[in-house]
Amino acid sequence: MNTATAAAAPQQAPPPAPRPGLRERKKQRTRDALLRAALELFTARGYEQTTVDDIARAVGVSQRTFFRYFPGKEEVAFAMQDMVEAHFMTSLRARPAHEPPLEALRRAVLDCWDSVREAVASIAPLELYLRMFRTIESTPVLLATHLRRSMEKEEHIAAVLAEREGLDVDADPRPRLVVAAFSGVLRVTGRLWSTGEDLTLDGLRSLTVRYLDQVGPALAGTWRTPNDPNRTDAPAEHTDA
Amino acid sequence: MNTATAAAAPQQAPPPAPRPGLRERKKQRTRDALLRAALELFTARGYEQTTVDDIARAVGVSQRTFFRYFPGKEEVAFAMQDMVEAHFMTSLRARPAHEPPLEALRRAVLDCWDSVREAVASIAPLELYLRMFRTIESTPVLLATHLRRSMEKEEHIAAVLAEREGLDVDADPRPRLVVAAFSGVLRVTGRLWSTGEDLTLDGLRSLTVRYLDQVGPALAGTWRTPNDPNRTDAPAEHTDA
DNA sequence: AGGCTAATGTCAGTCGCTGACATTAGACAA
DNA sequence: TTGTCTAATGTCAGCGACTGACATTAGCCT
Repeated sequence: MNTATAAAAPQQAPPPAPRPGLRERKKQRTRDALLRAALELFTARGYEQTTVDDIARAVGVSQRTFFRYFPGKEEVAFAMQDMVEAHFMTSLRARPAHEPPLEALRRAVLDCWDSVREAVASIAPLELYLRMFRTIESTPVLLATHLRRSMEKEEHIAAVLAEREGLDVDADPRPRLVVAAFSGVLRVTGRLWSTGEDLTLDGLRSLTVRYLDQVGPALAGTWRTPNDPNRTDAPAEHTDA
Repeated sequence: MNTATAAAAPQQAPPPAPRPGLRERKKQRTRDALLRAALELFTARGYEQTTVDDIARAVGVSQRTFFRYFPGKEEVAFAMQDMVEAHFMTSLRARPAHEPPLEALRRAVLDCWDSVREAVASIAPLELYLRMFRTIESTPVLLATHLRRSMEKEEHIAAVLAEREGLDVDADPRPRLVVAAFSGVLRVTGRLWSTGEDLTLDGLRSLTVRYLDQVGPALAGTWRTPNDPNRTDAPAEHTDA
């Protein structure tokens, strides 16, 4: 049955897919039910306050069955992140080769967020995804895992960038460095957004654009310029594709 | 007794410290013994393969007592990191005010590593610290926690930088952005170092210097310049204080 | 209809961690 | 020195995440 693979790469018909079969449909339903129940409970009552037994009971299934569908409690919490991240990698690979690395990264995230709603809709409404994101950011153990996952993803992104430019990731520091800086910005904006009051996707989007524009100036030798128009709360127009 | 505080800020005589007293000395000895035993076991046999009972048994104490000295198994693993990080913050605050932010950060880490041996020696030999660092990097759950801790530290660093420059951290993105980029570089070099074969402090040091020098070029629009002399394995001279 | 086997349930056990309560052993005064 | 007084420790029971072993149920296929 291979639950691990199913958790890592959600819903997709494997090679032998002539007909779902009653059995397969049932399995899929159980998985979806578990996932949805878990997200609902996590975002409502809190991750730590939710027991695996709670999730299983909400679906009418034994605890042991839960663990046959998901390798652990954490994995359910990141199921949607998995989808979005896969979606981002697709966006990145779709960027034209002539774009400079940092520019390609920037456009890839923005593109990705533009189509996140559809990407996620098969599992749950966008609102649940956003709520779960906040829950992750505010739950220490989830935040920790999230950061490690991001770090692992950075390796993949660096590899893609290196290939775009025809470089060897292990010989040239630059791929890993841009990615580190770039995802550092995303981390900062993600955190600010999740602790702020504007919890819309557009809010996150414009905040990210503004911060990306400031990376250069921030790394510049000195900060003596007053740098007026970068208040955190300002709406600010965003320029992109 | 307050074990949590003791774990966060190791060995220091609290205000009422006219004489250690036999009791206090014994407590300190137990704490040190637990810490050393834990680090030894973690680095030798692996974090997950080490049971809290193992640690307690190695010291001749009950499991319950272990948890009275440390809030959890993880905290022991990061006890030395705590010291080094505190040490770094001191180095950073000691940087002259005229240095540009990024420059101050750079010098602070290098200074910090120069005196790490003495800072850590009170607990364990430097070699154990380095081995524990590798263990952290190679143990998923520890790596995750390490990243979250780093992120929390970033907030402090950003606050210090903002104060140096007389800025408001919440109004100006730049403090958080430099810090994010900077610690991104440290993360990358730390990871490369821990998976490489040169496990000396100097190895980490020179690698870091080389990578820090590349952040600017990496963020630059295009990477078309061949950029020959940045092979990962090269020794390379380092220019600093 | 009946056999095959995947899916599920049940049970016991490990490990990290906590609260409650009993026991021991420094500290301090008489 | 002795006798409290209490901090430090040990013991025990229990929770929650997880796992292996084994029994049971229920789709599937002939």
